[in-house]
Amino acid sequence: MDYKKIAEILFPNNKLTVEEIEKKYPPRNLPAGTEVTRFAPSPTGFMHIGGLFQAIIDKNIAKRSNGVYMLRIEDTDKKREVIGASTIILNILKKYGAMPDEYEEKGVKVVGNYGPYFQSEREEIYKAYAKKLVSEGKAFPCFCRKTEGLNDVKEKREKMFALGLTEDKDPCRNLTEEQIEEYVKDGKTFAVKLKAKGNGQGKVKIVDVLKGELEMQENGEDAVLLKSDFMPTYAFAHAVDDHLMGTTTVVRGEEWLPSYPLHLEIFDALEFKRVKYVHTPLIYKIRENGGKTKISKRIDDEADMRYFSKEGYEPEAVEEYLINLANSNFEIWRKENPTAPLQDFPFDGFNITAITPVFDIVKLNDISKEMIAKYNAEKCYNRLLAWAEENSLENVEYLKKDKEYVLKVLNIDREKEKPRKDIYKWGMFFDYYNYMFAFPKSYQIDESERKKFEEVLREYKKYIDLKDKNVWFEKIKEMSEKLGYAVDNKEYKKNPQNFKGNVAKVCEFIRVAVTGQKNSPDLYEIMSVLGADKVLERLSLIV
RNA sequence: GGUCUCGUGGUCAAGUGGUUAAGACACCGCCCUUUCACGGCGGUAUCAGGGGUUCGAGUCCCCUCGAGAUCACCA
Repeated sequence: MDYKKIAEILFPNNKLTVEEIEKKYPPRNLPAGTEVTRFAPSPTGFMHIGGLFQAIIDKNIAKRSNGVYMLRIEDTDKKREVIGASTIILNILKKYGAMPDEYEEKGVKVVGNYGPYFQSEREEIYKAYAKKLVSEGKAFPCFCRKTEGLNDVKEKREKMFALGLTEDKDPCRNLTEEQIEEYVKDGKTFAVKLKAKGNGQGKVKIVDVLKGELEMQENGEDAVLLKSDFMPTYAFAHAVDDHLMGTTTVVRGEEWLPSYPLHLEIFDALEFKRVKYVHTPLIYKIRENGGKTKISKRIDDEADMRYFSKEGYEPEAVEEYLINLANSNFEIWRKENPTAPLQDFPFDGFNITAITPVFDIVKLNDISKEMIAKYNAEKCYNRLLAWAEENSLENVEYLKKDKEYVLKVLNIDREKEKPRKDIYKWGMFFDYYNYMFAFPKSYQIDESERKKFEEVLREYKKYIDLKDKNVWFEKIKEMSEKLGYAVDNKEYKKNPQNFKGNVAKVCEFIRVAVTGQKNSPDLYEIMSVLGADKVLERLSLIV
């Protein structure tokens, strides 16, 4: 067999040779121990939270060694590609603290010397390496009908399961030179497949940074390297690109672990230096039946990063949550460094739990609450406005016009030693403070207390005084006493039958009248922000 | 079905042969308090099961069970 000749028949018009390419992308000249990582999503229209999880790990591994972290868009499947998706990805990375050092914005700019960073623009590169493998007899053309879509796959799988096959040798590997020449002349399209060395029975040793050394079954499949449209498969592109781009550590989801032996075989066939692998756990969710499954965009809103933007979560809170999921000692650090920036945490991308974590939005909410509680009103306002603008909400205009008032509302129970921790996302602001912007729609009052309620309100109209908190409260006490409510709580507890209730009850009535609710932040602050006129107006609505 | 990975409270988890098995979230109780919160203190609750090895096992070995991943010209 003249493999060189076959390579020429298959790829007569290659624009680049492997030698030229290697010259163009020399090894990175970095000190030993410097890590080069990459995040390599496919642009399918949304950014998965698990993807961000990996990107954050990528970023931090690179950062800790003063290395490089790249974004490479794996757009080799034209059917699945969504236009504009790569922009979404980049924006999300920027927003959530995982901005790459090297990346490309199509038609705008390329940052870094190892591009193009879109795989679809690297076609000539893959072709050159495919040709090389064919010329060395390590790969061959396959003219078979392609398996396409999930139904095809299922059929094929069922056959395999039934037969218990471990190897999948393609009949085309035995084609003669003459046959290949004839097929090509006839205009038949072909894929390039790897000539698998093993039969799938032998064992290979692999190393995953997180799991350590593992033994797996060797590859036994003549895997497709170049599809019939000359686009590379994931495995082939992974080898070629990570070699050329100088990647030292590949961070990818655990779902790739089973194909590790294939990737190794491709690296070896290409005579590339092997890279390190961090297979990150997938993020799970608990289902109603108690089971766990991968968080998925179909059923889980939170799988899509756009959810967090829509709801108005603080990006840093999401980032902090994901870091916490990866390095659980984060919490201890955070406790010791409550105000330190997130970047200061010594995140260890090589020491991530191997156990599949469950996404817990309650925990995220808690982190977010703590974070927002530390903001001052001005910062809250800016974030709130940014969120409203980002989502093109109707109330953007209102927020701008009435900034002073919104600031006052945001400042309720804030900027003090023990601020409230009620708000964990901006999407809940107008809902939570609805009574600051409109009359209460209903009142949380027990009908049995209706008379007492009205009596208090009628009387309180004469006592409204918001000069300062002490005066305000003295007036309430004065009125309470007059109406037969206990001012001294201890006394009330001793002999409740002697009173209509205590001051707390009076406050509750006023609170309900003003806000409609039994719970709210500090009543005096709320009333002050509203102003005496509006308070009176609200009381008059009832009595 | 084959191969592989993973099993510590409801969730995230410390733990590497000797611990009263940390901590955080959630939940419950008490205290503080003019309400609601915040905060403080305390509480319920975990080593999947069974065998070994050992003076001693969450930790090492074996088996069972459970959960998950994967087996495309998708990534």
